[in-house]
This record gives sequence, C-alpha cells and structure tokens, in this order.
Amino acid sequence: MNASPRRKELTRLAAQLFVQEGFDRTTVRMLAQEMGIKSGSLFHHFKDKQEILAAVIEEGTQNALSIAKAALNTCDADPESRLHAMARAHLETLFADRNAHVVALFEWRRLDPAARAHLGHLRDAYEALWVTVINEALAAGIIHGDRFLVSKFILGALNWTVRWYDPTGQRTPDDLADELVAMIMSR
Amino acid sequence: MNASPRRKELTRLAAQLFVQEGFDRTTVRMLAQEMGIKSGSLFHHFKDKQEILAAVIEEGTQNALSIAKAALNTCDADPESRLHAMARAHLETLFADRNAHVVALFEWRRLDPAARAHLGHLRDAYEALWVTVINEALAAGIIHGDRFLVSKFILGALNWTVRWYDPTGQRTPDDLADELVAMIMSR
DNA sequence: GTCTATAGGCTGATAGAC
DNA sequence: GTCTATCAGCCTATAGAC
Repeated sequence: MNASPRRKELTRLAAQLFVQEGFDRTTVRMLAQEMGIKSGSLFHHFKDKQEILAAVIEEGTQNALSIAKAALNTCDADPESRLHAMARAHLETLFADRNAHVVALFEWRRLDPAARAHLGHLRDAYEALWVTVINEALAAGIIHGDRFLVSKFILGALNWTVRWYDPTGQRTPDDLADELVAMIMSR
Repeated sequence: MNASPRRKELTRLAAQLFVQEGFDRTTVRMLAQEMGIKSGSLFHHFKDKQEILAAVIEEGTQNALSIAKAALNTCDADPESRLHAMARAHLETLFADRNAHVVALFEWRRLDPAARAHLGHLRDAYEALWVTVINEALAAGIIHGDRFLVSKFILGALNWTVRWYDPTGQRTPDDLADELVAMIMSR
C-alpha cells in the first residue's frame, strides 16, 4: 500500500481521533481540521473514510506485530519471561506507541468486508505469536486450561485495560504485565 | 422512571439493535421499523435518542445487579463458589438475558454527562458486589494479587467474551466461568 | 399512540480552479 | 496538494391531524 510520510502522519492523527471519539462519530471535517487542511483535500490522500480506517488498523496491527516480535527476540527464553514479554508488548502498543492498535481492536467491526479479508492475515499473524507463547506456557505447566479459552481470557483482560487504565498514573504497563502473569500462573 | 410495559418492550428491541449495529450507527428510523412504528412516533415514548440509550443501560445494569444478587443468595458460601457464581451470572446477563448489559458495558461512553452521573450509582452497586466477592477470595487465599488489578483483569476477560463467544456453540456460559475461575486460582 | 410531512443541520464525497 | 463551492442524501427532532 501507499506509505508516503505524509500519509503516515495523517494516519497517525486519524488514529488519535478514532480513539477519542470513535470511528462513527469522527467526521471527515474533524479529521481535516486536525490535519490542518480542508475536508475536500482529505480525499486526495484517501479514497474514502473507510480507507482511513483500514490504514489506521493496518498500521496498528503491523506495529503490534513488530514490537511483539522484537520483545520475544530480546527476552529470556523461559516460558514465563516470554509470556510476560508478550503481555508487556501488547500493553505498550496500546498505550505508549499509542492509538492505532487500540483502533485495530475496538473498531475492527467497522471495517468493510473487503478490508477485513485483507487485514485478517495480519491479525492472524499477531495472534499466532500469542498462540505459540501460550502453548509453550501450557507445555511447561506454568499455566493450565483450555488453550483457546486461556488465550481469549488473557487477551480480553489486556484489551479491556483501554477502558480503565491511566498511563499517566502510578502503574506502568510493566507493572500490569507482572500482575497479570502472576494472576494466571500456578504456584 | 417511566416503566410502562410498552416502553420496556421498546427498550428491549433497542438493546438488540444497539448491540448489532452500535449506538451511533443505529438510526431512529431503524429503531422505529424494528418496533413496527414510524420514526416520528418514537418520540412519544422517549424524549430523544439519548434517553433510549439511558433506558437500555439502566435496564442492563439493573438486570445484571438483580441476577448477580440472586446468584450469590443461592450458591454455596465458600469463596470459590461465590466467585464462580458471579462470573456465571455476568456471562448469563451478557448472553442469555441478552443485549442490554452488553450495551451498558460497550456504549457507556456515549451517555451524556447527566445520564452518566445518574446511572453511575447503579453501576457502582454492581461493581461493589464484585469487590466483595474478590475480597473474600483474596482473604481466603484462593487467589492472589492487587485487588484493583485483579478485579479489572477478571472483568476484562469476561467483558471481552462479547467479541468472540458464540452462545449457540458447544461451550456454555457455565463452562466459561469454570475455566476462568480455574485459570486464576492458585493450586 | 400513531400517522404524515417537513424543518434544519450535518454527512461523505465530487468538481474544477489555483 | 490544497482550496472553494456545492450536491445529494441522511440524520434527529418537531408540529399538527387523526
């Protein structure tokens, strides 16, 4: 896809508005104003509003994937460390990198079927990382249960942080990852 | 508040549409059609669209509160049973009772400030039940960790089921509650 | 309590000048 | 690449008849 620096910058601004207001309530006029242009000019960069959403979600998922891979490559090899690295990476793309991954998770249903099909593979690649790490943890016996349900519960707990966690407060994403891993590990 | 049977019925239908389409994308015309009336007639029952949302969220939260209380009154007294009863009741209001509780959780931010203030107490009452049960579980030593974070993680795992769980499939809400409780309990 | 008709505003998107 | 100007459609909500 097109990835001019200008388009990347606009995508970043769009992500911010989509998180604040939600995709449906964000108008092309709001987007244009945030970008310092008029609404008509927006359609020089994106074919329509849907394409902006797809661009944001693509970036958010791509980013989550890269950061998670990097985290797995630099952390210790034991299953607990790898689980912790994934949880921390997930939280960091949600709150530090910022916005685009949140949109990917919360506005996925607003994608039209074509975009959903296209971006599905990227999303699957990210989820596959989780599956791997959770399988390792199950095999090592540090967590127990149905692998499907355990995955969904862990990701649910992480994703829902968007609704309550204040990244400017006392707790760091690392603290949250610690607590989550501790909560699910058998002792 | 007004609670005529007619209004209750309309609220139930609105909840269904809000879950399917999201509040923002649901138009008063769609609501009216689902109710078998014309859009103008809707405003005889509700002052505006916001009031419909408030009615749905009030019912969803009220319902979750009643069902959770009932579950706690009939389950065994040990902390594990009580935790399980809460998880199961939460899932049942999400998937069996249906829709209104989902709207309360996922469209809360769309409430205007006045409604949010008014319904905040109801929501707090429901969360207070969770706090009690989680405190009991922590005190009994069957789970461990920061009480705030543990609460948020558990509710996050439960709430996110809305995004992936198929209630017509193999697993029952009871199965899910079993797995979740097993996942977080120390052994 | 429901209807018809419509106001008044905002929406996403286009065309063509610069 | 951005602007101005604008279209056609849809939105919430209201007014008044039945």
